[in-house]
Amino acid sequence: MTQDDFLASYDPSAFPQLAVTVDLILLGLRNQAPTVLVLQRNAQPFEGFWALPGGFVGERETLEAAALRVMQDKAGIETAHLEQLYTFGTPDRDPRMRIVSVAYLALLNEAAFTAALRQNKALLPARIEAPLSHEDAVAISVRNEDDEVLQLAFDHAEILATAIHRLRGKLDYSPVGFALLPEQFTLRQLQDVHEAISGRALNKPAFRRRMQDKGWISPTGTREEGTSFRPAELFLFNDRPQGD
Amino acid sequence: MTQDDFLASYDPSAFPQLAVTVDLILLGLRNQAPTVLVLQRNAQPFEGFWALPGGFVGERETLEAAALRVMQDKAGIETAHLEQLYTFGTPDRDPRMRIVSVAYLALLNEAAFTAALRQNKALLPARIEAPLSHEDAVAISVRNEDDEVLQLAFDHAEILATAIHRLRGKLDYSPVGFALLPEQFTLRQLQDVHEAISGRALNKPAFRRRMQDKGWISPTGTREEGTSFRPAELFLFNDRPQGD
DNA sequence: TTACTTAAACGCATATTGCATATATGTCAA
DNA sequence: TTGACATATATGCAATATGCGTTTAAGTAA
Repeated sequence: MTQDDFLASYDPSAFPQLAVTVDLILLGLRNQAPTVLVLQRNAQPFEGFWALPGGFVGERETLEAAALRVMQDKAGIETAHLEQLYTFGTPDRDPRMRIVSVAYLALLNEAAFTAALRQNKALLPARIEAPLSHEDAVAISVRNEDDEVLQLAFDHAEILATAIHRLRGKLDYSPVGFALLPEQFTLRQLQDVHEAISGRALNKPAFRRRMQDKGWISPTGTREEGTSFRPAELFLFNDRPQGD
Repeated sequence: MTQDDFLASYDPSAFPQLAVTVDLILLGLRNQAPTVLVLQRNAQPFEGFWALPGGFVGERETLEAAALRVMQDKAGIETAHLEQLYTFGTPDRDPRMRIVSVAYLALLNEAAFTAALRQNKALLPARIEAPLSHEDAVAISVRNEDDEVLQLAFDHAEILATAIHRLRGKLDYSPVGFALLPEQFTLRQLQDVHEAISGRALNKPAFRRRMQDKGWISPTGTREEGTSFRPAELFLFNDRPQGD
């Protein structure tokens, strides 16, 4: 904006009621199902409801640094694929005060996912039920291990729906799928990830060819272990694919 | 976030130095080149530099409403394709105070574009030079009609680069291209838009087939007028394609 | 050694894309 | 009225990508 506008509308006393936070979608896979880590609220508003972990953005902190800090403090996760998702700013999304929240999507591999559960017992893994149809599908729901629906606080259902939508959209033209896998993985594991996120079955030979043709993966020459049948070859993610 | 965290970190006196704004990328086409509308700053900081129009988010205003308001006030544009782009929050992006800015991408058709120029004489159309290579290309530059490079204020070059990157990514799987065209258009015009945004030439019959097969367009049965050669058929954008 | 299970390779029909060429349809000037 | 011209639109075909069933390979376990 121009300086004029700034001076015209700059009034420190107009700001105190507005805060900026980050909310985190900590996403991993559990039994081949997309799963988000949530916390139960123990006070009003939305007491008893489940919420995405979040926190205020520090005075001298970048948005991404705030997201990283929250991820480390609340889940003990040091590194993960972290990307800004969308910013939610409806005036009444939090009844206490005006809060603008920048949502970040964190993709956890199995190690990070279990580490988070071990470090913070309050975190609950919630299976995400995302119907194929509705494009912006707020028809999303999350369930605990007993298959009971969990009520999400604030606009967190909308945030989660946005996350799944984004992830589905990026799946076949960007290598986000690898963020949910360990460093070495089999093609079957990679396909499971894609099927879990997209919510539909994929053709095996075709999937395999696509991944190879995109140049995203390299064979390691080693095989998985501990199977009672023919073990599959392990692959590595190629760090230098086409961007994004 | 949880109520605990809220109470623990809630301190009104900690907020006054933070504000939330929206910045607008008003994007249209001029001589088949992607063009952004910018304003010249007449005060420090970045005096003489060029900036994207923006404004503070009102106390009881959604982010999108703020973007719409700025679009109407600063450019006299009532309707345009408006979508949230990304949120920029580096602490020092504005030297005066901490400002978190939610960038919105507004796609203008020719009517809206010229209306904006007529309504606000301070708005300058700046041609965008976006190299193909660099993915996140901050190697972007904008030039005035005399082909002189315009220095952009704040982090607005980065914002603009993000906008072009997003637009290129969405071009072939989402119908954003139509937002830059009048209601009725020829296939040649549509192809020009795609070529201008993507920055590369496209094959004509293949492009034509793709658009038809995607079900995005319908023939009107009428033809363009005023050409000195065979006029092309006019098409309409189908409002109910596959979403986003 | 053989049954069993899954991995990986193969073959082929179909759909998509790139590209060159041919045909159609308007304007305009002689 | 006619033919040159410029562009739109249609067609044909090779190359590539995709979907999918079938076959072969490679391990475990009885």
